[in-house]
Amino acid sequence: MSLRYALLGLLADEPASGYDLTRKFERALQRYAWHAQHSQIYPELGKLAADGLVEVIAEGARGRRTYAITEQGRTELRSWMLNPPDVFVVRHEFVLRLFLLSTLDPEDARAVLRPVAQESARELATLRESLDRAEATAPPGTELALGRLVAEYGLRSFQTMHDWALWALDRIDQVEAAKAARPAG
Amino acid sequence: MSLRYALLGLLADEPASGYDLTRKFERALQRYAWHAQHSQIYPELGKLAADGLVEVIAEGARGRRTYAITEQGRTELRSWMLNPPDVFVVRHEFVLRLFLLSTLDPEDARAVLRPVAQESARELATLRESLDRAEATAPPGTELALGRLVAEYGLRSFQTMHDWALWALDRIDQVEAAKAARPAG
DNA sequence: AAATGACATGTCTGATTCAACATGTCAAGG
DNA sequence: CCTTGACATGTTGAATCAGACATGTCATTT
Repeated sequence: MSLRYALLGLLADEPASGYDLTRKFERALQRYAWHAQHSQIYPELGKLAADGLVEVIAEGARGRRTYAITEQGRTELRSWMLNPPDVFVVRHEFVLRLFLLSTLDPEDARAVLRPVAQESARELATLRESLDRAEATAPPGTELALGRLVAEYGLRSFQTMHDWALWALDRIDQVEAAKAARPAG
Repeated sequence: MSLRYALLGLLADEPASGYDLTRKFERALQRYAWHAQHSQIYPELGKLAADGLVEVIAEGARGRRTYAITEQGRTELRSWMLNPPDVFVVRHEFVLRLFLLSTLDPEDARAVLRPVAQESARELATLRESLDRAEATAPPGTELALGRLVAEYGLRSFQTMHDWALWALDRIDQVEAAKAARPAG
């Protein structure tokens, strides 16, 4: 069901084609919130249209079809946003690997953690840059879009991950050092 | 594929039955890393056994079958841990809802964020408590298990979420106040 | 002796999802 | 004119997954 709401959410912002939506998934949702391929997006758009939640508002070059959300679609989306399910579906390969870290020896654990520290730093820098750029563009005093809130969440999450990875690496070193100093244990 | 490694990872720690594994999923993995039901776990255990990555080491009361990881299973798990895929699959209904926050008006956004702030605080308290309990049990100077690292990651993640939700609520208030003070805008 | 509830393992149907296959358009460069 | 690459939309078959159904055990309480 979530894919359907992800699409409605993206279309609530502005009309878009299947291709546009696929790119939006790749740029924004894919890495943080919801993964989907175009082979899933096109059929779902069809179902959404059949259910009257979106409609085709233009057909352009190369068979391009632009979809817009309908009033009914907006109502449906809002109702989903305000009435969350009890239990959220979470599937996060990255975090799963963190959980399974305890199956490795210290050397292997370090080998897993080092790239985590590096990549989170890189991701963080990218996010920060695009946020700064957006803030520089908006005139001061301008009402901030709610989208800014999510960007901040992403920023903080990656900062947390980065700090944690460094802390974890340090921790492993400490434990090893303590063990070396007390070989009897 | 991830379910298979999640199961191998849990079995790497200690042998367990399908029922045990289902409960472990519910307690630990389900909310943070990987969601799976028993109707998926039982068949996957069968496949794992057929592939020689786990084996039945005991059959107990009520048809209970205890599985243990094999050497081959450990090798397979380690190789997956050390050779991560390029792109991680992420499906996170909760974060998806955050992304779609921008489709709501400020009043609705607040209604979504308030429970987030509350629940993250509750989750945080629970985690902190169980961590403190674990630390009190372990004699001082004891080598800390790598599992401690993940607990810390969970703790930090919920702290980040909580802080962010409060920040976001505050931000929305500020923007509204600014708008009220400047009704012409 | 019966009822209840936690324990325990499975199957089945339909929905979701993935990877691969398939087709074609249009613009720019050689 | 031909090639390349970005644009654009789909289908198909296999695998994965969810929710409901199904079955039975064992310990405790009534």
